[in-house]
Amino acid sequence: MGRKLFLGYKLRRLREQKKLSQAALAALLEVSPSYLNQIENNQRPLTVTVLLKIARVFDVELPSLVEDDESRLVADLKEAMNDPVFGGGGIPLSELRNAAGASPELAKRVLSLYQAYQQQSERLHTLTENLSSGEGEAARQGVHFPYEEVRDFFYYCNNYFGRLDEAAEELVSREGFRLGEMHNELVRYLKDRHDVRVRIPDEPAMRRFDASHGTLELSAQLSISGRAFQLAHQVGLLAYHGLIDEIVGGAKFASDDARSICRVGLANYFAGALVMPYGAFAEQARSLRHDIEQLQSRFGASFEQVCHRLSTLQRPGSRGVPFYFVRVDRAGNITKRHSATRFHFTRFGGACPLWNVHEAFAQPSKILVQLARMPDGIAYICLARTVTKKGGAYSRPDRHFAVGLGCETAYAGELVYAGGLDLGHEPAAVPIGVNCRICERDDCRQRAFPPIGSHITVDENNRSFVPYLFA
DNA sequence: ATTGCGCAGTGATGAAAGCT
DNA sequence: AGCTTTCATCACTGCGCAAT
Repeated sequence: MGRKLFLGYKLRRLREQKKLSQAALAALLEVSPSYLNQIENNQRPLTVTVLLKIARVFDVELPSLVEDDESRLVADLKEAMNDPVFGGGGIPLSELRNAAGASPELAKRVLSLYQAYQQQSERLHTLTENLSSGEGEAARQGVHFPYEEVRDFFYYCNNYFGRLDEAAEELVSREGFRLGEMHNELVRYLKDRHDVRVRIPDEPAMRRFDASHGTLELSAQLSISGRAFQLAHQVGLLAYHGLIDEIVGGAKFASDDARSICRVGLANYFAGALVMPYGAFAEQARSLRHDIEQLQSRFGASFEQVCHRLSTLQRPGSRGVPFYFVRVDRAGNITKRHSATRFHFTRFGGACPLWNVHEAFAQPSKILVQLARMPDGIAYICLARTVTKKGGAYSRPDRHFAVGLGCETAYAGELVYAGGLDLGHEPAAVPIGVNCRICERDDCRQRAFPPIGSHITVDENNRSFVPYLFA
């Protein structure tokens, strides 16, 4: 019980803050310099008498001296040690505490080693992905593909571009746009302010802008929300190209391809920000408890747009719930992804077949709710639903996607979808090493499809609970 | 039950070596 | 020269254990 206190590093920081030498502080504390030195190097524990003297000399509260730092270290260690790479099975908390207390420096180094490992494997996965995508030569030379590069940039920005959000909000209030009526508002705005007329020819092109004639053609197949989004996109390009170029310029892309892909991405971001302005949207999302369908009707946006927007609410100071967002096609390919969470998307292959984004195709248009626990031990509440892109002709069949949205169960209380889920009673832990073909745990290497249901547990509400999805 | 002894662990120190 | 680190050492305490 009587854990020994090793606060050497903390003491050293305190001392250096006060610009005292060891000798000087030793005199103040009435101990020998060598003893103090050993304490600072964690070769000697802090005794109560010395601790009291320190508290007196530095005029700090005892609790603040003893706590804080170490508990964070312990928490980080715990998280890291849960990674299967460490051989599975957590280390008892008491042992972690001992380790962090006795040799915080070692603990920190283990953590930074782990961090480096994560980065490396991330890079390796990217590389593997590139190699298998048939453009091996470039990848082998370490050349990033434009799309990858842009995606990394968005990831690096946490998928949040405050300046675009602010610009969009400012435009909405300046023009007095009525939310939920953005289609009509933007048609009017484009005509009044930019002398651009909107036409709807029956052509496959989603959006075509002709600057010389001042016309914007939109596909007849687009829904109203889709049109509003394309209009907003065009507004971004017309009215805020300077701002967009500035952001693109700041990203230091290697190629023009990457720059133009990024420009499109930013214009899309702006479109989302214009149709669903940050402040109003975040507020509504909270008060409607993230009811996607209600948000859709308030803002006249599609299911996918709302989900995507929800994953971008990371404004410092007024962050929303951190969501991941994915879109997959029927073959299981991830066609869009973003994560404001610690959620790790698999980099290669399909995702775990047990994930409800795949199940969604079997129950079109129905919102599926699932609790899933990742190999890192974090549990997520996962929503999934199919969305359809109209083709509008026999030669252009509809395309179906499944959209997935989710967050850690810690936030589940803020979601209507958690109703009925007894989060306090998650189904008991499921054995490690289920034979998922994706997770690649040591005892789970078989690539065959797992017998669906064999390692799935179901809670009282008949909602499936998937133990491990993918690494 | 008490006493004495050896021993290991702990808190602390001083001398000397190592750094800048 | 002053500060920091290492190392050997010491006093003290508590514990196990055998002798009394």
